[in-house]
Amino acid sequence: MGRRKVEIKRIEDKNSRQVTFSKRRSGLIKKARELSVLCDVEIALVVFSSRGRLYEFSSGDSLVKLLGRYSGHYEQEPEASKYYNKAVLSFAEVLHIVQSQLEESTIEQLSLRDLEKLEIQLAATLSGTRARKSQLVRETILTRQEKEKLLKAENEGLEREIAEMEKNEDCRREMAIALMSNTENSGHLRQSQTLMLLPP
Amino acid sequence: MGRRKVEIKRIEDKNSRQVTFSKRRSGLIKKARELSVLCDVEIALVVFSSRGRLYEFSSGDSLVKLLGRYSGHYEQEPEASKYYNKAVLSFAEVLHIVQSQLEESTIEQLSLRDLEKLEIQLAATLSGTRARKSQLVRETILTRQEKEKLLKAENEGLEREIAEMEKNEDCRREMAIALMSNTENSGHLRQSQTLMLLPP
DNA sequence: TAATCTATGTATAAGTA
DNA sequence: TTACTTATACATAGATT
Repeated sequence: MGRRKVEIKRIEDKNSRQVTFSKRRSGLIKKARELSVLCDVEIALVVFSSRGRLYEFSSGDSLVKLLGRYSGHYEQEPEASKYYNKAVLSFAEVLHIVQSQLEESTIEQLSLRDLEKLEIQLAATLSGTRARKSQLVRETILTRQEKEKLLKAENEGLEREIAEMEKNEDCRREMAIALMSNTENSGHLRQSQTLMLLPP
Repeated sequence: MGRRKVEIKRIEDKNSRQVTFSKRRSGLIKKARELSVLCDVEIALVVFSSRGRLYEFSSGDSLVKLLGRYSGHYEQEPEASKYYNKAVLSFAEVLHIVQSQLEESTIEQLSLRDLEKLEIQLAATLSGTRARKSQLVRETILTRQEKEKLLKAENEGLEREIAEMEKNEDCRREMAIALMSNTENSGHLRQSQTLMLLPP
């Protein structure tokens, strides 16, 4: 698709590799966008350059925002945009689940909401761990005293998150119990019963 | 790029939308593969069809295997291939981190290994939660007794995972302590000291 | 449905600025 | 760099089986 045919193998010349990367990357993202619009499908495309830069295209912005709510602490970070990209990736992961949920019957959909929340919370925890790792890297240029303080805070945060997860586990167990007792009556969940998943 | 120019908007005719989806999807994946080879970059591409089917391309197979080791329980699942795709997505998430790590100095790289493990474990836990959710959906067609058995097993699994995470937290704390005491001596970590992160 | 064909529109490799 | 230009190669829309 140019003056001459190119063999598909690593371009050795650094300069033309960079030029080709730039051109083909934008072409790829354009085509991804076209496909998502023409065929009304969700697409997540991520390109990691060899320099570590990240380029991405992702349809379905509304769900990005949803996830953003659960990883709001990134907005406090100085390098917010860097973490935003990670959130988009998490979104891509979650998307498949959400998608399949939409295809379940309404009844099953409702009964799965709490599990979805747990899922998103887990994703947020995962992102949080990454954020702490980056922080740990930065720490290596700080004084020992500063390190002590930061690590202490990190450990406390981690403990809180684990406690949070345990709480979620409780929710899940209650949900399971609710599910069982619901099906005892009818064999199916009714919408009104969904509100009873958590005790008053 | 056909007999006539097409406007980039949702194709209303269901049939030609499906045909276009099939054609352009394979074209997009081909181009993603070409870009990753030509320019030696990592690419993750995921397409979710409106029917919930998932198509993906991802360079960097060796790391997929790495992640596979941490989410080995998927191999016990009957629909293993379905979950494999999810693992690939997790890989895409982890990839960015691994990539940035490769750009840190060797010293920092080594000190971050345990944190990376924690991260991957978290990703596996997240995937595990998803698997359980799918299972919960399938359960709704089973008898109450069968449900009871399955849920019990699930809860036990979840408990084990939380215990695992707490163990990881311990590792992390020890690592942090080791990091501090290492820097007390030299201000830098030495490779040989990395082996001391866990107690004998 | 799913392949194959083919006219045409697009992407892009080099060249140029 | 970064952006144009242009000749070609490639992708694909619609038609045909």
